[in-house]
Amino acid sequence: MADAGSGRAGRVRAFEGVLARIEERIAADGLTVGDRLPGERQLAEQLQVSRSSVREAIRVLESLGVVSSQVGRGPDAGAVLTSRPADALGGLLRLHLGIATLSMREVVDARLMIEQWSAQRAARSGMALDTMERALAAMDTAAGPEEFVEHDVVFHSAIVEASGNRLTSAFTQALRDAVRHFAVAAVARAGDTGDLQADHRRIHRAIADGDADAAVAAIAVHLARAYPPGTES
Amino acid sequence: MADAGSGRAGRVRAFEGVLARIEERIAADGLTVGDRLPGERQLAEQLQVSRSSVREAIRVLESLGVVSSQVGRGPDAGAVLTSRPADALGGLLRLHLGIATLSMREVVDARLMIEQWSAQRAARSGMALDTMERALAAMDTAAGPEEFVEHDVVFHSAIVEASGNRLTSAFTQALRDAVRHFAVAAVARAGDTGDLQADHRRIHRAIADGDADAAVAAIAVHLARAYPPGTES
DNA sequence: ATCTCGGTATGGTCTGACCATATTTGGTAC
DNA sequence: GTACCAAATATGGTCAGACCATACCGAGAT
Repeated sequence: MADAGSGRAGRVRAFEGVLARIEERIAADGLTVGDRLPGERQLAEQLQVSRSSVREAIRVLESLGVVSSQVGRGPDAGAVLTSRPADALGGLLRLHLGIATLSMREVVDARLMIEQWSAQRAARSGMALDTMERALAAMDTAAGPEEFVEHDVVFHSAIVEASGNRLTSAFTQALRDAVRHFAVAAVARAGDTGDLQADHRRIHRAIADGDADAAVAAIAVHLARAYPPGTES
Repeated sequence: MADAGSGRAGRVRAFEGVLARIEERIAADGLTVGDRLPGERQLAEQLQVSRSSVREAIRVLESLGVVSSQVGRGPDAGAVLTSRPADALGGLLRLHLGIATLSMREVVDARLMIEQWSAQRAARSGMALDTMERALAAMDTAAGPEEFVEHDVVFHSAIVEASGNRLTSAFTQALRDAVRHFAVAAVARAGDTGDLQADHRRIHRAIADGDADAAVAAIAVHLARAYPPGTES
């Protein structure tokens, strides 16, 4: 894509041309979520490439979370523009963790950055408090590590979503997806979730009080406890 | 991918199965950057699917920045594991900006978060100062907006890279890619880059002095100037 | 030792076929 | 007229097989 218009020597593969054309069309026609792309056969004819190349391009768009394919017939069938950046980010992070180009520490560090930033804002806006309270109660009565972590994600996500920034929200969700396995294992290993819940209540209290500094500090303590240094693969 | 192992009713497409198997193999064999995947024909036979399905899976991996395909023959040919998260993130952000599910403000906000975070750390470590100085000098003598922005990216990237977190670095690079067009346009419109350079020097001074608070404030001022509210599409 | 040229493995592309799914359409029974 | 059921159809999903361009590999000639 970045090569499409530049003067690089590299030959542009057919599916890359298709990608560029689709992106152009999205911009030119102002397509947005819910709009449909032409069918694969039709696109192939329009762009003078094979259906295979069109399919590869659509597969890329799907993997980046901007298109969703539906089989069958009717208004909802075909390639529809969607917006699932978190799914795409999640897969991306998971794969890069898998080939060891990203370390656990970097991922947790990024989480710390986003959550502290969001908590500062949440402390000023006072939003998300009731969602946090519900998640706290649900964690108290959670049956096992999986269920605990599920509500834990809701708790932390609420803080980030209060900032109203879909990019950081998506990023957080992706980070949580990528480390969900470790989180469940850590909770199961610890057995007692009392410390974690105490952290959560401290965070909630700080945001409710509008004390941004205390919220930042509480989150640092919490993440250090949940992912102690040395927590790897 | 997320559906691969769950009990969802949705049928798993062939290429999704291929993706899952490749991911398993990466984890099981501990494959990392530089290692090669089997050829498309060989993979197709091993996994009992058509070559088209294998190709779609590899296309996805390529779009997520974990694989790079080389034609020809020899040790470097075929699908090689790589690590280009920034490229993948860049395309992802650009597309989502295109379909209007992310706003300019959210992107700039995220940049502000990362750069402030990084600057705090840089102020403590004192790294990246010489790279920043070289970029400052290069911006002074830049011929046009494009060249100015090029060195501007180097300047800001140096701050983030000083944190040593490849995830935030990749994210920053992706954000810069996504907004490069706007940045060039803004510089061209302003004409005079004196204010921007003054901001840059304030940021550099604060980091050199180890004054984290001043660095955070200087970055806030700079980004507010470079992307004033109302800067949209 | 070096050069040359054919062999070969690789990804890239195309064609054409068939399948599965889901809607649309039209006919039929009531 | 209404309700229901079956055929037509448009869509993505998959496959098989072919051919091309590329780039290394290696045998032979010099």
